[in-house]
Amino acid sequence: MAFREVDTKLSFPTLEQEIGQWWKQHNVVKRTLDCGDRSRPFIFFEGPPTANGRPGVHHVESRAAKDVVLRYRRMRGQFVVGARGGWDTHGLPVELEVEKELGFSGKTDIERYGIATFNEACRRSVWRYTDDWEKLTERIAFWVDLDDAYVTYNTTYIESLWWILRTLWDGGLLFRDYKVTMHCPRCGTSLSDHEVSLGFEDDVEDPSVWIRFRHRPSGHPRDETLAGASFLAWTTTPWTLPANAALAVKPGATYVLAERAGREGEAPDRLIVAEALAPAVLGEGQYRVRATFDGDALVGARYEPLFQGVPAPGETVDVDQAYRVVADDFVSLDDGTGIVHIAPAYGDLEIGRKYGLPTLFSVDLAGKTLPEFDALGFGGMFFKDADPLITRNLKERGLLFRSGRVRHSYPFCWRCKTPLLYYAKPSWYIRTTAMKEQLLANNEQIRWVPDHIKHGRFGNWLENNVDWALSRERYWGTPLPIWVCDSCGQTVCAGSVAELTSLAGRDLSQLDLHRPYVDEVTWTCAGCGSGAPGATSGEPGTMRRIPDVADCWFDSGAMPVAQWHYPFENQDIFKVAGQADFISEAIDQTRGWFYTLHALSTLLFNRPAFRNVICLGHILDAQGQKMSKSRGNVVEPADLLEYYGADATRWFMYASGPPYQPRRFSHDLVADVLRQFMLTLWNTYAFFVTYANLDGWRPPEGGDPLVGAALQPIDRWVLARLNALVRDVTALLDDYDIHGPAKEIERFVEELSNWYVRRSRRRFWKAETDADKQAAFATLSTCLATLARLVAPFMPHLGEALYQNLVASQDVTAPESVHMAAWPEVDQALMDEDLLSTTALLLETVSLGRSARKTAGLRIRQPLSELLVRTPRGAGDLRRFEDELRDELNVKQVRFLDVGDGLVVQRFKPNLPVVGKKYGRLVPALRKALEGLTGAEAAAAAQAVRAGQPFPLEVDGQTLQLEPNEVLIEASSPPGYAVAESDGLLVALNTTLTPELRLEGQARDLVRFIQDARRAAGFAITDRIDVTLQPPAGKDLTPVLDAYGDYIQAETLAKSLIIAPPEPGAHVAQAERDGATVTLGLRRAGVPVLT
RNA sequence: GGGCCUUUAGCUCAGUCGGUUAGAGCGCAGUCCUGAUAAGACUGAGGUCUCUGGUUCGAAUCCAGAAAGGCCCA
Repeated sequence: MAFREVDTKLSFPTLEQEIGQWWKQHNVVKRTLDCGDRSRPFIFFEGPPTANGRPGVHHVESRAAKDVVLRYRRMRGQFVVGARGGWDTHGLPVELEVEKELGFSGKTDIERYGIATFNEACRRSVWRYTDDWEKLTERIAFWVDLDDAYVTYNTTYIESLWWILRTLWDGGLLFRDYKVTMHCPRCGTSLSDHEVSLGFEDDVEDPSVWIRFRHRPSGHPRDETLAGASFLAWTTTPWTLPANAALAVKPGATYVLAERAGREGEAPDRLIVAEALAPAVLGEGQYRVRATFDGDALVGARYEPLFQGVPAPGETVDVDQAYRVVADDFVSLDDGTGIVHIAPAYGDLEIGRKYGLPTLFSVDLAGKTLPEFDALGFGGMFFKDADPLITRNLKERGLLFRSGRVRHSYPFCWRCKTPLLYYAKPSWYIRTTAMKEQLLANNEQIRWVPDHIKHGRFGNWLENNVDWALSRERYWGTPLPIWVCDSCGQTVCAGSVAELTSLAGRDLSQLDLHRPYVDEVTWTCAGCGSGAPGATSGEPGTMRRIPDVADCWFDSGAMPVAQWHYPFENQDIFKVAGQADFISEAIDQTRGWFYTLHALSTLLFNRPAFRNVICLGHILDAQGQKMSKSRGNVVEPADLLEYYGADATRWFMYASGPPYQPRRFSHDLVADVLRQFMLTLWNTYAFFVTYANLDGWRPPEGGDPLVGAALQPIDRWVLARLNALVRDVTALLDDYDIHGPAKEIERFVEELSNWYVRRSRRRFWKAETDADKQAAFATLSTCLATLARLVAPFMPHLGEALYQNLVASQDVTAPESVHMAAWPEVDQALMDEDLLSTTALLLETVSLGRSARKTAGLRIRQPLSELLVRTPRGAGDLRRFEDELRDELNVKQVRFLDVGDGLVVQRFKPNLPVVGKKYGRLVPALRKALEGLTGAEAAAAAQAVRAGQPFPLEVDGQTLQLEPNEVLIEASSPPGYAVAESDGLLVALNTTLTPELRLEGQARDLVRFIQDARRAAGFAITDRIDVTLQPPAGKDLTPVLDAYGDYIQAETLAKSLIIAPPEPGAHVAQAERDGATVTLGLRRAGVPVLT
């Protein structure tokens, strides 16, 4: 059966649609996903995208990266586990989207609307763009099972999350503590970072107050010096002062005890400030330094509290830990006094935790100052309104050093414009810090591509690990399965629906685990009330769920467990597939999904979640700007797929530059890929099919066409090259490099097309059927059939198109699709490193030869008498390619120069890598001495080197014995030659033109002129013609025709060739050479003249 | 403010262990070849290798600092 004809004007998107149809008809996707040896599984985790946004170019990037690895592994015979879709469905983005649609502006609106209906809207909203996602996934041929996708809101998924939380709970890794959030007192809710950034306003006026914190003796070593002094601190939020818990200084910085004259009748003012800031704060020359301290020396010193801070309701705090000085690097000496007022509840929680400070409050969640301050005259006020009253109170007590106003930027609620406050709210945490060493150790087992992420961005993140703040005061998310007794405070964590059923005493197997339904599950506390051991009062309390849901990163990080509903189901699958061989996402996931996967896997199983990860850079626009809707520079994936197709877009992702770095992207760049690489491959393929069909060639039934083939050197070269390609691409893909293989394939295709095919064309179209032609077909067919499989993981459509036509249509025993075929194996018998390097040298020689011709102004069609070549020492032997050199460079003879050849002049150079280490600073002098070698000295030196002997050389007053490997000898060309040289390879052309050579050149010019004219006249390739030539004035063409007339006629299928003006009705063409014009007349032979 | 990455031709990017003349593709200019023909090849022009300092006989490459851009975090 002949090959299907190949259309060279084909549109790739159309081809891809056809291939896609064919896959569908033959159920190829499902069958391929089912391929592979189940005893050699390859485990993949799909990072779930948020389905309520539309897919962008970056999704094409990550899916291309994933797909190429999975296809490769399947072709290597592995069975891929986890090639399924996954959807991240919970979280604030979903809620915000729904709020926007419903016109809501905060949590109160949601609660009024009803959590049940709201969550129902969220559940629907998630699937809004599912169609876009599924279309894109199918169109780019990212082959995963979408029907079997995991969904994070499913009951089974959530139940697994509960199991994880219960496991952490049992291990003491789940705990409750404060968390500072940006809080809107009017909306009564925390704002996300994104929301906060929407509401920053510049140039907000706030109070600016400097406060004295009076030193209090406490047995501190510096008490005596500090007696009667005050620490001076600065703040723009007086309302936080009642919540003060400590003062912070900078370790290593210098502080002074300054004395300033008091007002009349008052004692001098003794103040502690940073030395560097003293002039600015106290006034230049207005104070005298009484003592200086290092910041560390102040640590532990105590001071009188300004007010009594209020602990959270029901909480007791250790006030002994408060009102002291701590030292921390975060303290800045850029502004303020170098002493920082610390209020853990309102922004300094990390510091508070680090130094064991109590969390004290001054303002409640509604933004009102606490009633405890009523007596002081500022209780129950909006916090901003309390500022002046607090300041006045301090002034009256002599604690205000100075006050003023300042303009700075401050965050406001983007919805209601209320000023926000930092507020420490009770939150649930996962104690990741308890496992920090294991997190680091497990990271060592992971292969990161690129590797700098491992100890860079990711490693540093782990080094600075903080506990994972898990809870969110929201609605659409995984409810935390924690119930608290409203009487005795006892807590329970439910690890499954069954457990909850037994706790609640009713069947909950059909329960929607989301809010509000789960909130309705309550039961009587068994730990208090009468009847319970140790019960104190009569009535037992009720167990109620805490209102929080989980951070949605917890959902996705738990997917290795939850996607299988482990441990409730699929224990056998999880045993195999609980740890991924491979994942890939963009770099922003280092602190997102990569981290949550790693953290949960370490906490639960003390092992890394994934062994290999490809970390992709972002796709930028053509100007290097991030793509965003607001900039309007977003490239729509659908457009790319329509114009250039999936394969061109995918190839761009692999080949255009390292995918591990941010890359610029535009339509033009994808178009380049298509033209430069895909069309070259396609043209080569089309060439093969055209001539194979013309010739009736086809591969032997079920056999290897190369068996018994009479391979020429060039065949052996391209086959060696192909095998080296298979070897290299395989090794690189095994190392999770997806860029290197693409570049290697591009290089091979270029050489296949522009050397192998170009050099071998005549072998394909010659009429006789001989062993040489068979070998050429066998070779090219092998290359293309192998390429079909090599490119298949990268370009699934193109690979399939080649494979179907070249392999499947010829061999009924071949796997039906390339994606079920086996990856090519290296055939050691075809490897030939020597041939590869020699051919590389040949290509370079040809290129230099063309360069020399260009320099001398001698076009290729003009034959030359002689080519001289000098190869670098140790390079392969070019002599076997003499024919190729003669032919490519159109010369009569090739001579290979050697050092010592009488024709050439020697040039000496130091062999720097060798000589540099040995002679060091002598090198410049040595170089000079070597360049100065001439005449007999040079000849003797060259002689010695050739004989492998050292030779003496006087350098800088001393005589060195230079070893042969310490110098490089180069031969320059003799005069009268056109020369080109590169990397020790020298090519020289004899530029002397004899009359014979000129005649031959003219003949070849004439052939070309006539061929051009033939085509211009629209004659068929096989038409025979009559030709007239009219020479320019004073030029005689007779000698050319006498010598080469037969040759010209044979090449141009000319029945006659005479010197005459064009006949009437003939096709006339003019050709110019060296300023003279020849007029050609062409007619189809035997066609009557039309007059 | 911290961490990581990037900076080489007009554009997109290579550049191995520090070594002799820093490369490719695109674009531009020119030429050639052509029975793959709306393809193909070659050549040329185009470089302060971001800057400053250091190490070295020798730095695009190693070290330190600075600048610009990007990402993540605060």
